[in-house]
Amino acid sequence: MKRVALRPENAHQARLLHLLQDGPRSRAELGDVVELSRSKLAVEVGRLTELGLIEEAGLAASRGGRRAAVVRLSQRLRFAAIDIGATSVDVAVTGGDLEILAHAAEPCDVRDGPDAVLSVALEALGKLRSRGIATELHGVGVGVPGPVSFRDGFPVAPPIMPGWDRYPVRDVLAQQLGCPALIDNDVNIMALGEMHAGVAKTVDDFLLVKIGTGIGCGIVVDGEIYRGVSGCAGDIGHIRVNDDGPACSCGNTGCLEAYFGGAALARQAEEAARSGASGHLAERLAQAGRLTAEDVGTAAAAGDAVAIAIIRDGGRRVGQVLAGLVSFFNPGLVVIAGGLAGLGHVLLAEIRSVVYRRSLPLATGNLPITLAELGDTCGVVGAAKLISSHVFSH
Amino acid sequence: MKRVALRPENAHQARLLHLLQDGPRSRAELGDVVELSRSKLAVEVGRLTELGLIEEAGLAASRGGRRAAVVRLSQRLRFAAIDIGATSVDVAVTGGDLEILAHAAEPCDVRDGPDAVLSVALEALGKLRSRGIATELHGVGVGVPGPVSFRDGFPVAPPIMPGWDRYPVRDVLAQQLGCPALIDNDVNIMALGEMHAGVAKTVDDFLLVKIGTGIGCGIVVDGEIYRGVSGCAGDIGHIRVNDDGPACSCGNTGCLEAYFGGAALARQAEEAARSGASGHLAERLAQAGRLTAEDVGTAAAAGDAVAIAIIRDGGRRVGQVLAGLVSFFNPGLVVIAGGLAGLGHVLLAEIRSVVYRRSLPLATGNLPITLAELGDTCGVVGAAKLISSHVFSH
DNA sequence: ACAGTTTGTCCTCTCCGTGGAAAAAGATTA
DNA sequence: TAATCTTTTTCCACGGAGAGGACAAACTGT
Repeated sequence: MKRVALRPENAHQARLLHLLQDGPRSRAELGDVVELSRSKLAVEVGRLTELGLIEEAGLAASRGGRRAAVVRLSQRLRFAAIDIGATSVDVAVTGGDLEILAHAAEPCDVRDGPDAVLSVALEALGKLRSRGIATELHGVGVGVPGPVSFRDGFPVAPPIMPGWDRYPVRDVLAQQLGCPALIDNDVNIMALGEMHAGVAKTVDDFLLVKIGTGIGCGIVVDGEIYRGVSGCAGDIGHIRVNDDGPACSCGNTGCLEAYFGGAALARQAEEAARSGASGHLAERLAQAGRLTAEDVGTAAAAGDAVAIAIIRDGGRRVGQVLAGLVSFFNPGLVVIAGGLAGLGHVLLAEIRSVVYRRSLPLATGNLPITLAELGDTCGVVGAAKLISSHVFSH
Repeated sequence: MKRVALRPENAHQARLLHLLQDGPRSRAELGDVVELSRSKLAVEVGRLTELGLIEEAGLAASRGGRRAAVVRLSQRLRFAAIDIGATSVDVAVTGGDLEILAHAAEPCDVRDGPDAVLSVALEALGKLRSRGIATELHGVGVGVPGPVSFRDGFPVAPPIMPGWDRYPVRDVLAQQLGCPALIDNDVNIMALGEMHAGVAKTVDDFLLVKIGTGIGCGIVVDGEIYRGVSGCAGDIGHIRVNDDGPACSCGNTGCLEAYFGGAALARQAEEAARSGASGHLAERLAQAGRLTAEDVGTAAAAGDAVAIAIIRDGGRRVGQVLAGLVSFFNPGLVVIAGGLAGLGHVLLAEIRSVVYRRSLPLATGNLPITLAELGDTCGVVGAAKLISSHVFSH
């Protein structure tokens, strides 16, 4: 069996691969889209076939003449995606078009360190592959919940990932799996996911705000992830909301995360439960011994007024920060993502209300603020997109 | 006299022109920098000479062999730059290398509307040109103090420019002067200026914050101005600093401009003068009948404690907003520019202190915050850069 | 069966760039 | 002053790549 070559040879081939990622096409259709002569196109398609990156896929229906020969990405192409969260690892295997072929989520604490977490991920990936789905991998994309030096391929001073600082995740995985690897921040990964298959398909400049254990923001400029000079752009969790706000783990006071991070929500919920303000939460506290952000979500979904008020208050804080960022960045779309997606509508309404009121009218004039479309799979799709873009480029 | 053609014919020529903008070079030197064969390079240089865009400039000193023939941008190339401020218009004529050949500043109220202001600018420009400096113009760049739709070439809903909304500045000037024209926001223009000849020469991602009548921010991503989807990116004057702050002209409360804009400074100064807190300011008020932001500046420069306190307080507010933006954008440099440049050190110290304390350590680790290097000429150099980049591109 | 359409392949012609060779112009040394 | 070495520039021939036309293949509809 011929080994699939790693890379296209030139920019034309890269362009063709990206086009074919959106589905099979006939040579004639490709010729309509790409500004290449028929002969040149035939040559490049031939080369890509020779490289094993694309293959024939039968004949299309006739449009009144000779039936077109359809080409598609090689069905043997396989990308792996690893989305490392605070308390779990999502692993997936996709084909060349990033369609998910297999998916698994393993509970796993990121604080156990890179060795433990990566071996859980590799084992899960091994199980998926052993189903005969992927004999060979052509790339692996990784997302981690903290700042990353994209250039160097490792996390840098990640607050919730002790032991990961400068651990060469990219190179270790590339060596272990014998294929190209890339690592990026989890919000950037999600932004890529929504750009490839979600709400951001047609937008070039947008923000994706993820609200979870921490609060982060993916920045897309001209269709590309913007990472900043140190790779920590979008780290908005510690932007000041108020001087006289609660103390934050970062040492300052009044940070956004001190109002609406996972820990802050849990604290507010426990207070509400103890003071007797919320029956739902008190009951849950009695059951579980302690409360988490998720409990606030379920209570709110069940209609608990206090939980809804907590979320609404948090949404207002996020909205305040976001209003400033919208004025500054003037995006074409804002996507809200993260664990609280289920009760998104309360949150969304509050965020919208603040942003539309406090941002520059010119910036909000035609600014949709929506929830993420992709659910659990957003991260892994984005991770696959990250590495596929790299492999499919020259 | 042969007319200088408008544009290079291909990307190679554009590249050569941009290289020559930094000074004359011999063909051999160009060959070392550009990845072109000697023959190809000779052809392109020949074409550019034929087009009248470049010309021979004698022989370089020998380096042990035949003396190299130096080429430079045509000495007949002329760009015009118009920097429209709130109360004055700066006009300049530059050569192809953006060196300023003539410069004039005319007092002029932007509120008089586009017809009045543009005729002042055109008249001033005419005077400069009549000195025999510029028989022919190859482009004109314009900066205005308000949001601009760069694509359409006109201001959009500019708050301090009544009558300018959607007035087709670009097309009117292009027609009047018979050359290509471009219009952009004044902060973007200044960012271009500092990038071409100031502190930002070696930085690809940075912010330029201008503090003047309004407060605005130029955003540079990967060496290019980022304008946002509506062209109003960087409009940070109305970002919320505090909920219970002073009322702002925009209708909200606690905006940055309500603390530290031109009007806010004047108001605080008059209060200080009336209450007798500041002798300097009271004296000035008695003289002039009213106070402006500039008076605060001169008082502070003279050592007036109240004025310094006002500036320090404003610097803190700017720092608070900037701290958030630094965490979000993770720039490689922050440049502070604007009318208060003279007393920059107090302001700068305050801004630095807040940003370094409140932003993400990873983002501030290697982040210089400096004053703009270019003074009065920053705007016009940037405007010239804007149009020259356009004319020199394909 | 034949005309019209669409698709794919082949072939030739032209253009462009590479790289070598030679020429030009000057420095250095005998 | 002549000869040799360096550096720069021009000239030229060869090779490769792409554009576009011609033709063949495959299919529809009359």
